Amino acid sequence: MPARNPTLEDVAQRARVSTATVSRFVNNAAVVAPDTAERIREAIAETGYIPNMLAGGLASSKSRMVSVLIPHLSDSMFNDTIEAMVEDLSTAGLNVMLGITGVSAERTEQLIRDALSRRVDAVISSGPLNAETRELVRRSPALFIQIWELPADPIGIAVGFSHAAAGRDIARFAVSRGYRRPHLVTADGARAMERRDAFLAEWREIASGEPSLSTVDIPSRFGHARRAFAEMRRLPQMPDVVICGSDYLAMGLVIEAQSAGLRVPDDLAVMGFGNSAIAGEMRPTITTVDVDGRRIAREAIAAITSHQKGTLPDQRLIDVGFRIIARESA
Amino acid sequence: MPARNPTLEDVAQRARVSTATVSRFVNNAAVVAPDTAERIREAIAETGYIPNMLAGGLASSKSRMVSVLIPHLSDSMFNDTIEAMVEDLSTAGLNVMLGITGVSAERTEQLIRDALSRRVDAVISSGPLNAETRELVRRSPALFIQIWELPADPIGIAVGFSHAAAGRDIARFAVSRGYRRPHLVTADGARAMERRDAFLAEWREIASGEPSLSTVDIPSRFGHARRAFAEMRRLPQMPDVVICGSDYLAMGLVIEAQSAGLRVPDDLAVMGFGNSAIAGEMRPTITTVDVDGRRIAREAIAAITSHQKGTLPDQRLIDVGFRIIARESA
DNA sequence: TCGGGGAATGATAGCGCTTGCATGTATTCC
DNA sequence: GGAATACATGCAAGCGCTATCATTCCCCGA
Repeated sequence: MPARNPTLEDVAQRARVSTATVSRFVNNAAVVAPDTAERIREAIAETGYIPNMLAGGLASSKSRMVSVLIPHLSDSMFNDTIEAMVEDLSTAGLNVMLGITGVSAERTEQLIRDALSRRVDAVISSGPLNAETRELVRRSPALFIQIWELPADPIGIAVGFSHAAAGRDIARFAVSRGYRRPHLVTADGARAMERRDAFLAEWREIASGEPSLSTVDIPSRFGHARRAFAEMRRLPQMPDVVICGSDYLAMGLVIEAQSAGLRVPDDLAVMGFGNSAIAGEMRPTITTVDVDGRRIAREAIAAITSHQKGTLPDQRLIDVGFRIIARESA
Repeated sequence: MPARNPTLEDVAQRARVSTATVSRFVNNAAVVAPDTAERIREAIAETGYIPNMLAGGLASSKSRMVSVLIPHLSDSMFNDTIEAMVEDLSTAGLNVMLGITGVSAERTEQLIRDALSRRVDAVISSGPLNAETRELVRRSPALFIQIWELPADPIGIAVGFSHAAAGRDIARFAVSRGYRRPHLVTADGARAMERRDAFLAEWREIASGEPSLSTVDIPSRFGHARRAFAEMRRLPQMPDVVICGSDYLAMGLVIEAQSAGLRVPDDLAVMGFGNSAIAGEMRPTITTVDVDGRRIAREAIAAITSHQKGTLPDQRLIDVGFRIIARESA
């Protein structure tokens, strides 16, 4: 065996067929005759051939790779979605190029450039894009998929839900539960703000008293709870429910409250967002808003698949909805 | 402008140089004359050229991509390491192909094949490999980096620490703190087992009484705490310290204990592992073992960089050590 | 018996880039 | 002042694959 990596050519010679046939076999075994297929299979095994997808991608101008861009990894409410996404993509024969954007527009642009320069089939992203980057993406043949939100005018398609509707429903829920003095702990990001604003608008509509607010850095996480709780304590009157931007934050608030001697939910109710696994496992279990991350992943992948076949997905906005899950904490 | 993507050729014509020079500029702007560089820069901006790394990778047989393989994403103690890894790699101009292996050897093999077929420069992995996959990797020119452990005979190089030493030190720490009846909650994985066995051996050496044990599924996480705690309660005598396989698990146990009316650490002490961000933010703060995830990331990347220059890293085993961080919970 | 049609395969021209070698031009040294 | 040296650039041969088109071979119906 030659020192270099075996190529299609090596396999072809060994199987006494042309490289074209081996290529066909590799990409769709069904199109070659059974006995030829068998010879090729053997030749591949004997040579230890591993396809070179750089060459394949160059020739076919499709890379079977998709770029997934997320703001953060740690304690993020995306984790479940991302895990599902990566697994499902992998199952669909697509490899994942992961990028962590943070809150930086430059980093995002760089990551998108990287993705495009690898000729990814699609970019799945969950953060905001600046004008220049939008243009970059629009020009490219890659399918752009925004997840976790439903912008009015998506670049490619969007799979998510209405954060405004979520904010509104949370307000209604809080009212229906009899809470009177909500406190919102909001992450400093566009989507969280949208939920907050919708909450406030609805609250003013159907209840009285102005909710109090805290803002925490993005990503909203466990550790921010301490400061938010301290802020609440300094309020003239203690809130009776705190609405958090994520389940991790909610968990943190439960812990802070308990450690200050408050009972949850009797003295202070807590709501989370995202229905991360921990929300159901905490004591008390945390009332939260469930978003079907696996469905988002599935829809995104379905869109990619149909895009590859040339048939554009029929809807550009896919609303997966959300669901308030009432548990013990509120 | 042509409808198709602009190529090196387009840029070259526009800048009145050869494609070779443009290529040089793109890869290392310093090697072309300043005024030529300027012309090329303009031409790139005007055409909106985006390099095709599939072609580049094919020609140069280096892809500037590395595969990162991890078992899980959610609540994982790897999260911080992975986040650091992805960010640092990205900064170093390397893109990340992410694979989630779960506990499946087939999936791992498939992901490694995928990685090799894209001719990644390196594979960073933190799980076990079966014999066939090891062979696959060994043959390939990609650098293989095992992280979070130090196997006796690494395939490529390994960056991690001795789990046996960690287990031993944890035992010593527990003894020094005066605990007498430890309970171990161990994840069902090789590394956790190694720590456990070393703990047991050391405990038998320097203390008396046999520690009690629970095993939880991999990955060890928050939700497993409930069952582990229930098991402890059924013990003839309640342990005075519980040693957990991860900080998430430890957090879960603190919550379970508190919700059962026990005080931590007075009635039950709790130790975690990994020093995830939450460990320091929990109430009580959690005593744990710190592993410098960022350093693991840095060392791995340094190894890749030097491997690319042809100089193999001088040590195949890089021990980043660990450190017990005594906080409130134990 | 012969032609038509389909299935399986082969030949080959790129895909867009990198890189060793050749060439040309400016700089340096004695 | 001429040779030696360094520097900037061009030329062109691939890198390993895919996809188009052409070819061969068989089977089948008229």
